[in-house]
Amino acid sequence: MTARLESLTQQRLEKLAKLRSRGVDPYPRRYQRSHTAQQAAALFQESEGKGGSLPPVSVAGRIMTHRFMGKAAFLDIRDGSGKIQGYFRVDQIGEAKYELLKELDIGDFVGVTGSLFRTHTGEITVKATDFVLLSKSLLPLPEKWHGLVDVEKRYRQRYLDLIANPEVKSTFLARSKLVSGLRRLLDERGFVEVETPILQDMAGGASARPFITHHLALDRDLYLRIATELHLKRLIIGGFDKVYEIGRVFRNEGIDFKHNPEFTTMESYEAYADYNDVMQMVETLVSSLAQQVLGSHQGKWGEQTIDFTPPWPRITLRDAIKKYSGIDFEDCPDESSLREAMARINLVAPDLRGRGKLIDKLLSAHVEPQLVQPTFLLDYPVEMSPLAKRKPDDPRLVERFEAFAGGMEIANAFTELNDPVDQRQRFEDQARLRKELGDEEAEVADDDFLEAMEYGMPPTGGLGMGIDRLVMLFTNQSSIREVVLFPQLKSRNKEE
RNA sequence: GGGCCGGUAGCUCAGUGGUAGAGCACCUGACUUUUAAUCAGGGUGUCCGGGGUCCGAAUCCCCGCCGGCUCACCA
Repeated sequence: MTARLESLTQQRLEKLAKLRSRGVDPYPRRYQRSHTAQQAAALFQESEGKGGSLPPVSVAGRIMTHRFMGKAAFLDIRDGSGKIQGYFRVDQIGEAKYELLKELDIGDFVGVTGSLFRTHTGEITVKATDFVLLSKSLLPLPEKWHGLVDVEKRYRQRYLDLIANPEVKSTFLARSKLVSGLRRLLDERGFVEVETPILQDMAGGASARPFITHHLALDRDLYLRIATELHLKRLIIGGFDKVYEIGRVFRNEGIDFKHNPEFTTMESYEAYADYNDVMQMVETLVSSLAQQVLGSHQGKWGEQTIDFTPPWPRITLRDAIKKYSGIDFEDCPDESSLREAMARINLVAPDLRGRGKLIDKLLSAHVEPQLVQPTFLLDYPVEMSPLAKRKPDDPRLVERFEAFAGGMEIANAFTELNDPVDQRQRFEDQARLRKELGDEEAEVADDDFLEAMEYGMPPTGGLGMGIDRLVMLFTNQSSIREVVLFPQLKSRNKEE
């Protein structure tokens, strides 16, 4: 801590000692408040028209600003519901109490009792008859006018960000609303919410590198899940016809404005449904959520407006790539011919191996950024989708779609592969990718899952949605760090 | 991981080689309806860290740490 900050804290510690010496407990146990700031204001507004007198109220919160004027003072007090002003006069609370008031600082918590009135300037205010210190603060809050701007500090000390920047709090309230709304919508549709293991023997269900941890008693490495898919499908096999999980998954990849190493997904699986059913569900869910969170089917996205009203346009992956890059990947049946075609449009990816990865590259480079309005891309090459069922008329493609909006992928879904013989073959193909092309993200074979499928799995439509990105879309935030309360940052400690 | 930009008071920022600054916050005093209260006075600092150049470095050079943007990879 710097010398200067220490002296500020020292001042506050001295005030604290002074308060204690006058018999004040700076950290009392509880406070009986009668109203939140918002409730108190509402109470006053309701009674205002009718006349008559109101009983006194007790409110509590953090002192945000104060204006002392000799023998009277105004304090702005903020609680979780909002802000209310307190008015303190020597002749109302007495000399002794008024002296104590002067020992309070911005940042302290207080409880204030008094009657509600409106000041000359029109602000609803508690005229204090008494107050009590609820908690003394020792560190100064960020400045009231400019707030807290330093991005690093905002993320590392999110509590200060929440205190200083009200719009940050509203972003996370929107997130909470979205998640609870999603849960309610799924419950209403008869989906059962479940929880599956985060610590796993092997991390499957997606292409990504996992985090490794170690179990001491078992003396073996375990992986943090990269998806909930394979366990949820086991539950479909076990007889849950509609299941979902909203949960954290972990991927050991780079960190940037779209990626946090831990993020939240919603995956759902519905027996007897296919990807067409799921597509309809996605557009219905997202547009209802927009209605619930934004109060409209439309949302601002930078300079643009995104309209979530269903139905969303549906275009095959092949046509989309053809449209935005000019390349028809059907004309390039193997990796080298596709690589050549891509080189002709100056898209080189020397680090990528395999035709599937190259198609994915075309998608992310040329198509994805164009898809601002909600759009479904369908029918992906089988080599990109080892867990999806093939198209009946074209075994090179699978019944898979991804939903895009705001230039980001927000959902990924398919008719689930339920043919155990084909699934085993696909795992083997993935193992070959891993071995021959060094693709560390290739799907790992999960024999236990295969065995489950061999007992018989009904036709199933599965879905994965990125909750963080949905929140970004709904709150018009361009960085995932703005929708994750405590995003991952490098350690500030210099020790290795 | 690469490139670019940034790190100065508690907060927000100015300061391109010559005595470290402003506003807010804080401290002292005045003020009984203020609200970015006002008025008078007070600057409280590891200029991110470590080296180097120079008579002299917040400023120039090198190395490192942290962050932002961007590219690569991923969702």
